[in-house]
Amino acid sequence: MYPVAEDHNLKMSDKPTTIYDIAAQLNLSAATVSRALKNDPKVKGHTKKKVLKAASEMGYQKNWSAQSLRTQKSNIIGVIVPRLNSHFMSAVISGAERIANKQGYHLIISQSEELVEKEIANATTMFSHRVDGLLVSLAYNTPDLHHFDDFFRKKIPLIFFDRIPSNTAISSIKINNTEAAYTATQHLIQEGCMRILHVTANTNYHVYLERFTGYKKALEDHHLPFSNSLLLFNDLSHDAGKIVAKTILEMNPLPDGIFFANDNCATGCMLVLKQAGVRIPEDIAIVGFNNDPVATIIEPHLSSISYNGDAIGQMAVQVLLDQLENDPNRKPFQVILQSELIIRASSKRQMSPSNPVE
Amino acid sequence: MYPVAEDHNLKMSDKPTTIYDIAAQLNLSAATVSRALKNDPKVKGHTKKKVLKAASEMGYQKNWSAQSLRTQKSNIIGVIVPRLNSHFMSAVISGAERIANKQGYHLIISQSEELVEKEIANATTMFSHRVDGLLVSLAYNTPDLHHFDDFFRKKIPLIFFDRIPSNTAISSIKINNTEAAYTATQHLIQEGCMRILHVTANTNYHVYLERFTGYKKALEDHHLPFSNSLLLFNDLSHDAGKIVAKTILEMNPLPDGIFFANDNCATGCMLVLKQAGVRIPEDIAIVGFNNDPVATIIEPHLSSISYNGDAIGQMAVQVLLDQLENDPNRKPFQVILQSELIIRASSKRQMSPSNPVE
DNA sequence: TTGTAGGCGTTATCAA
DNA sequence: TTGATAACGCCTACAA
Repeated sequence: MYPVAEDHNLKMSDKPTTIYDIAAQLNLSAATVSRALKNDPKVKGHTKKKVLKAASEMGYQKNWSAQSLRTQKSNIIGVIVPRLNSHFMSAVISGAERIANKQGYHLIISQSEELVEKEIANATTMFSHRVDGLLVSLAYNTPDLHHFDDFFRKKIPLIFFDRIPSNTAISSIKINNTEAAYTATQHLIQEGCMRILHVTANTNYHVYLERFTGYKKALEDHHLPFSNSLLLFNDLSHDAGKIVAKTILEMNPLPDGIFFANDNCATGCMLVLKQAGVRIPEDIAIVGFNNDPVATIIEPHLSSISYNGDAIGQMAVQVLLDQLENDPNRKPFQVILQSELIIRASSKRQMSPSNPVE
Repeated sequence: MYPVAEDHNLKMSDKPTTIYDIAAQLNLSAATVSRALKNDPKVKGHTKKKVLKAASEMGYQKNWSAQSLRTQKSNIIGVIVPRLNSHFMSAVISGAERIANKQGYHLIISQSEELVEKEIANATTMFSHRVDGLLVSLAYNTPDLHHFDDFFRKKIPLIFFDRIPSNTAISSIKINNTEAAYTATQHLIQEGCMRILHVTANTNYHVYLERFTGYKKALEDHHLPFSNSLLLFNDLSHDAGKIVAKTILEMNPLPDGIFFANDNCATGCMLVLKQAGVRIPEDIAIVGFNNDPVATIIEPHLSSISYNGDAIGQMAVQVLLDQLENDPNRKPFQVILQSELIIRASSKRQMSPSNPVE
């Protein structure tokens, strides 16, 4: 029950209750109240109970700014990402928030919108908010990491994920892009494809470079020729997929397999190819990347590389807090999460009753 | 250029620079430095320049906790949502963050995961972080708003969006669900549908109740009979859509139109209906809600109600900051954003050359 | 135009 | 086991 006014009308202002208010109420010192609230073993059990009771009755809530100022610790984890509105990023943040919250931390989130200047500004603000750690997925053309120097200098845990720098002296979490791309391409080869296109974005993006590398290696290992004419670049949007389809339809000979660096673009392309009478997977087998929800909407359903953004977010916060609380001098490390090729109808040419298409 | 050590080796610790450091460096008082940094007109232009220069050289960054403690203002806006991982929520947050950032504010984000207890805990933490304002989309079964009392009492701007309370004494932003549902249903009627199902979630959710209301009103206005047998309830997931399709296929007579309360469920259902030989839109015309990316992947493309999450997020922060900075005593208000019916092939029966299907 | 001084709420140190 | 006190970094009367 919330106490009525006459219970403790020493103080009727609308200002938040502080430990001093509680102390006054109980004829204790603020120091003792503070200790009781933190469950300090030096406080007598009886006192502790009294304080907790009064705190709850008086609606006490800790002032985080004061605590943060005093302890130099904010209980806030900063997150800087290029954009928030992708399926993947939402999942990462969702997972990260859940774990952080469970451990008493909160997330401050900002978007660089792929602009280095914004990323720099965000890093500065995060620092002046005294975040206890920082999770970063880099903007497209971030040239160096000087804007994170403050964090290195003060040994504030800093972990990159997904869009990571190519510097192994820095902690990062990512998926095995190269291997995943290799698996995807190999799968197409095993389905009988001989002339496999790769549609991707600018390979300045580390992730796309890696996917390309895996694709190329698979071709080599299976003695298929690679040439630049097999590579198509765009921004990997759905509409770009529609456009790239037209380019493909004009090829002679047609490719018999396509490995897309994301699902979004793959589905756009598939719609147009189908309209033009191309049979998928018989004429052209297709594999995407990301396993977005669209993969099981498009017909035929799209084979794709599946990785769990939520798990990446959880892992990122987990290792960050572990480093923060248990191992401040932890050396830089690389975590590589495994992904999985989900085979669906878009690439499965030999169907058997025991192996039905999803 | 970053100054080398000998330039100002008064201070070589790795602790962050404070206004006192700057003051000492320049033989000024901390007060003057503070004022200069805030661009106070009372500071002489020359002094101001000196301070700014020194601040930048010494790598000064404001300590937000200290500022927040002193001014009782955090420059942080809290956001509480049920889940972060929907297309809609990501868009809202993305829009909100952009506008907030532009005005020097940051977002702390937390998920209630549809649990009242977590929502309460989140609200408490937000309050003790002294957020300057709060944006909330309610959990499914939040029974009352007592956990926001602190905010009302301290007149901290509190704005609900999407999942809003049914109390008009409270500020909120939402879309015109009822009207949108009416439009969608009416469209189906105009396409010749006589027996229109409505697939929705538990109508305890305000948004779904409104959509149902609009649907029902459209039937009434067009003298079509309504009965409970036309209503199907599920969790609106993709898989639930597949299941509901089986229920529908067993109906006799079949419906000739379906209005889904989201696209996710609609697409799941469409896949199964098509497999069973139902022609869309000839046998059954379909309209969804949300205009998710999947709407233009499914074949035929799905007619849907489109509304802009990014815009809702922008608007929410805009009005919140406006209230905070310009009009603290603003009365509760309701903003209703317009949505739009996008007509695609899934519901368009009469095709004409001048009006091609998207 | 600048300086002095006190306080925002908490915690850590030292003393009792 | 508890209390007094100072300090975290900043802002703002008030004084100069």
